[in-house]
Formats: sequence, structure tokens, C-alpha cells
Amino acid sequence: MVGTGPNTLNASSRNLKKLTIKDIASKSGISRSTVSRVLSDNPHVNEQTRARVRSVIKEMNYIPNRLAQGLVTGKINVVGLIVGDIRNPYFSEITRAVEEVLNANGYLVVLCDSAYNPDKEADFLNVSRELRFASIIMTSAMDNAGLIGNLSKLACPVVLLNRYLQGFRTDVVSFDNQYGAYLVAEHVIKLGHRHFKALMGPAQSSSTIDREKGYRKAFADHDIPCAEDAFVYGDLRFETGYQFGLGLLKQKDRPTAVLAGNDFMAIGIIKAYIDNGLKVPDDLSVTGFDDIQMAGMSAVPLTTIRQPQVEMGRQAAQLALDRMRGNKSLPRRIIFDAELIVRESTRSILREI
Amino acid sequence: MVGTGPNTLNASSRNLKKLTIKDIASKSGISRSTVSRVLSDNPHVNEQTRARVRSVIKEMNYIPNRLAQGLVTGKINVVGLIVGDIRNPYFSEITRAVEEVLNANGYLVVLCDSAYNPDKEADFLNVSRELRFASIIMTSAMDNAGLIGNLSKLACPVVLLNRYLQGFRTDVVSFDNQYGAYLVAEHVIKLGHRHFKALMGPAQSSSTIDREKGYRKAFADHDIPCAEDAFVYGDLRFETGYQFGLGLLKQKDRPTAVLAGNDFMAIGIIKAYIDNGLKVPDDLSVTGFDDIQMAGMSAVPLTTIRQPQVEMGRQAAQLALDRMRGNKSLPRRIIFDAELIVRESTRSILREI
DNA sequence: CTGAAAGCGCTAACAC
DNA sequence: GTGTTAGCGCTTTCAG
Repeated sequence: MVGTGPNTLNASSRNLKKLTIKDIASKSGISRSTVSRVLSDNPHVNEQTRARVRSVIKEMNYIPNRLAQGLVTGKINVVGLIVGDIRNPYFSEITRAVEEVLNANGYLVVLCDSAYNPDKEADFLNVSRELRFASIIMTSAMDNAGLIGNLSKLACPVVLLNRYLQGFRTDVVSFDNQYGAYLVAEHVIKLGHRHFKALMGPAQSSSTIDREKGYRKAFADHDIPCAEDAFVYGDLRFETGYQFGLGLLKQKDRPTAVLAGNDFMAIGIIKAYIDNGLKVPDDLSVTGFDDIQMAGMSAVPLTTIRQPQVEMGRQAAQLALDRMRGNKSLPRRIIFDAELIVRESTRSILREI
Repeated sequence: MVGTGPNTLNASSRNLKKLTIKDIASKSGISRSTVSRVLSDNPHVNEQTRARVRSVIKEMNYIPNRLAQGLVTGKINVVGLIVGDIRNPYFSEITRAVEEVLNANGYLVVLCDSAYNPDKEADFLNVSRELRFASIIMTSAMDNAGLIGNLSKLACPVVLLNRYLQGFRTDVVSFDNQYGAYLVAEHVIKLGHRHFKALMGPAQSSSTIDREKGYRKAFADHDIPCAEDAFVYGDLRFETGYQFGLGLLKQKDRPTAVLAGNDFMAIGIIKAYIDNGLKVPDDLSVTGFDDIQMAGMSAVPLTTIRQPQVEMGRQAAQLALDRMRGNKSLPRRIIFDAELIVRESTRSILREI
């Protein structure tokens, strides 16, 4: 390796002249188009020529300029992934899965951690247009009027993960949120609970809406009335669950069960109870949603609904890949099933009654 | 809004002719250079002209092509962030912080979840050259020969987060890993533990190396011999901790304390014990490292070392910003202090002896 | 303050 | 198989 002075920061301070396809061409005694052809694995190149060009490229340490490529082809091998909160294991698990599949196929993924903020989503969508992204995968689509307008302007395929948007037809990987919600609610009902609260996710999110439907259906099917204020909306953060739990403790007439919008908030609620000397499920039954890894390892292992995050992420990536490769079929929808996982955060109160 | 047919997938199927700076120029009755000037907020533009151009841009819904911009300027407002495992809260917390700062300053961040794989790191570094990234932030630099070579080829600033690389001088945000390790080890020693194991992170990682130094120094200072096989290396995953815990259970002569390389593995170890009917800290004292949010809310709240992840992420982003804006000073190093957090996963065994 | 012209590095017809 | 020739959409001197 060529030595660099001890005070050298890095290449930027040396004068590494930037090589272009032209340098490779002349050094190889060949034209630029042929170099371009070997770069893009075009089959119409003599094998000898190809080998020679390759070796020159390696020898000179040439790095093609993808911006130039992108400018002429009008596309770049980059896909945008929008998540609501990367610190939420549900999303980071999906992110890992999406990246794995896409990287393996030569695409780079740009993450947008929207913080559930529609403005940030919109900004990102804008940038993705400026940068000519090849595709967008959204897991955090708040159903607001602006979004659909922005998505419609996109010139690239969009796949929605566990979200759908009224009035925007596109590929979707989804999860049977309504049935999942029905399952937990029914579980809690069968345990004898009648006085409950539901700490939901963001009200505009389609998954929240579906889950609420599932809960309501379960209660209706069992002839259990829902209190006016039974449904509360939160932002899916641990802290939010904790505060909610604290709020519950201040009430005189506490519910016997809480259905949380995700495992994170459920764990927060439990933590609030424990910190104040109460017990779960003795003093409160709590259910989660998603079955993140942590669900089984928290202070009180959670009863929750399993959602196959990795598989869903992979499928979403696969749908995007398929579109980027040119598939023009009608929008597709892949739906994953819900599964109830009963652990230790819920208990029957039937004998007490 | 202009309606689109019911079967329209999205804009890609309509013929939204792509607007260029030229369209804006002619529509505004002005030259392309002037449009370019307003795009880049160049002050040498008549305010009236600027306003007119702006309104035309908005009206026509023009989106500048950043690839073209990047091609001519040789840079693009994108920075690459490499983390070891995005599912690890330590990294996702940092990711959120880095993104926040960078986005607020007009930069996009491209995430690389390296899975602690040097090859993936190398690939990503390559792509970042092809795409002319403005900067790279690495939190997962395994100290292998190839890495330094690859980093040296980069034409953009690099900031290392909680890592340093022998022989590569660059900006660094770091943490006093050695002192932190010393603190936990000393805590455990004072509790009377003599038979211990340390489940470290990856052996080539600089933070692992520093922590091992800290542990060894603490033991040496207290005249406690280290068993040959006291130090074991892992990949910082929950599952790895769990398996390690299971392994411990199979031994006849179990340690009384385990120092884990991060909170995730510590929680895994605890879980293995609990699942097998044992108790923490009664049957084993366990310490973590990092103090992720979960550390306080796991089955047994963890004794651990606090590392200010958010602040460290912000600082790293700030250093990168500063370089991208042209600062050419000598490499800087920001070091954060370690703090011992004592919770419930450790206990004294002095009376028993 | 504005315009003309010359590329940035690459791809993609089109010839040969 | 390979070379020639136009650009892709934008910025940037350099004049005016």
C-alpha cells in the first residue's frame, strides 16, 4: 500500500485525481462505450476485452460515478424506507429484513425515521423524488389528505407495509389487524374482564382503525358495552404506556384490563404498576400487540398478538424488487395471519365476581 | 387536484412529463442559470426575479434533479451511517439522533446495518464512493486491515463513533469504555464476587478491547486473579446471552457473577436463568453495559454502565456537519464519561463466605 | 444582476 | 463487437 503522511486526514487531503470511464478506456486502448458495457455486464462484449477492462479497472482502482449513471438512466438503485420510530423493535426488525433482501439485490436503502410526523414523511417523499429513488416502502403512512397527493406524484413504485390508504391503489403487505384485535379482546373477555381500556396507536393510522374495529366487534359479539372513553390514542412509545399506567393509578375506579396498541406501551403500563407496588396480572391484566422479542423477556411476559415482522419485511422488499424489475400487473396484497400468544400478563377474574 | 383513473397505479403510469430547469426558465422568461441561482439561494438575484421563479416552480410542481446537481458539484447531500445491528436499541437510539441532526441540516442519511460483517461494511463504503456521499459515520468499525485501506480511499470526512482505528486519524466521538468497565468490575468485586465470567462483544472491536483492559485493571488492582477462560467473546445479541446463560447452567462450578458486554446479552443471561427456575441476583449477579431504555424495565432491572447514546449520536452528526462545511482542522476527539447505574441484578455475597 | 457556453461522467442509439 | 455521437439536467466560469 502507498504510505500516507502521519498527519494525513484521509484521501480528501491527498490529490487522488478522480478517474473516469475515459481513463479506463484509454488505458485499455478501447472506447468509453465498451467500458460502459463491461460495467453494466452487457453481454455484447468480447470476453478478452471484458477481462482486460476489468483488470484495468481493478488496477487503477476506478470507482464508477453512480450519479452520472443515474442522470442518464433516470433512476438510481436506491429505495426509501419510511418507518414510524426506528427505536421501536417492531420497526427495526422490519428494517433489518428489508435491508437484507434489498442489499442482496444490489439496492441501497435510505431510512426515514418519520417520528410519526406527516411533515417529515412529506419531506422525505420530496427528497426521494429529487434523488430519483427506484422505489418507496412505507410502514408509517398516516392517512392524511396530503400523503396521497404526494404519493401520487411519485414516479416510482410504492409498497405499503401494514398500512393501507383509502384511494391509493398500490402493492400492500398487510396483517390481519382486525382479527388479531378480535383475538386478544376475546381472550380478555373470556377471562371475565368487563371494565377495560384500550390504549391504541395513532388515531389516523389504518392499523389502529382496524384494531379498534376488531375490539368493538369482539365486545359486541359478547354483548359487552364499551364505555365512551374506553378508547385512548397514543404514540406507541414505552413512555406513553408508562404515563398511561400512572394515570390509571390515580383513578378511583380502575379498569381490570388494558388492551395496548403495541408491546412497548404494554410494558410501560406494567412498569408503572410495578413501580407503584402493584402487580400484573393480579391488579391489572395487560395485553400487547406485535410480539416483539422483548415481549417474552420483560418483567411480566406479555400476552400479545404475534406479527411476523421479518417475513413481512422480506415480502415488502420482494414486491418492490418485482416492480423495479418491470412488473406492471395490478396492485397486489399479501395478508399475514394473526396469532394469539398467551403468556403471563393476563389472568382470569371470574372467581372473584 | 387532477383526477386519475381508478386503475391508475400512480404517476409512473401517467405521462407526467419530467420538468427540467429549462422549462422553468422559459416559463419564467429567464435563463437557466438564473433559475439555478434561485434554486441554490444565490444572493446575486433580483428579488422580483427570484419571487417570480419561485412561484413558477411551485405552480409547475417542479422537482430539481439532485443527481444532476451532484454530478456537476461532485457531491451529494447524503451521509452514510454504519451500525452493527439496528435491532439493538443502543444503535437505533444513535441512529435516531444522527438522523435528527442531519435531516435538520438538509442531509439525508443512508443506513447500513452491517450485521457486524466487515464485508458488508466494505461493500457499503464502496457504494458510498460511487454515490459521492458527503460523509460517513461509523459505529461498527471492526479493526481489520482492509477497513483502514477502504477508509483511506474515501474522499469524504469520516467520523468514528465509540470506535477508534489504530493508524487512521479522523474525528472521533468516544466513550470511556475502559473506565466504565473498571467501574462495573469494581462494583462486582466489592460485592464479594471472585468467580466470574465476562461475556464480551466482538474481539476485534476497539470498545471490547478497552473494556477488557478496564476489567483486567480492576481485578489486578484488587489482587484478584483472572481465570484463563474468564473472557468469552460474543456478538452482543440477546440470543447469544441466552445461550451463554444456558451454557453456564450446564457447568458444575458456576461463576457467581457475569459481566456482560451489553445490556442485551445481560438480559439474555438473566432470562436463561429464570427460565430454568433460578434467580437473579440470588443465583448469579449480572451486569450490563450501555444502559439502554430496556435495562430498567427488564425482568430484573440491570446494574449497568450508562452511555449517553443520544448525545453521542448528536455530537457525531455535528462533527460530520462541521467537516462537510469545510473545517479542515486536525482530527478531534470528544470523549464521554462513564457512569455506574446500580439496580437489582447484582448483590453482595459477602455474608455467605 | 443576468445570459451564453462549456462541461460533470456516463449511457444509448446508431453505424460500421 | 466496438466506436461515434448525442445528450441526461444541472452548475459555473466568464462576459456583459
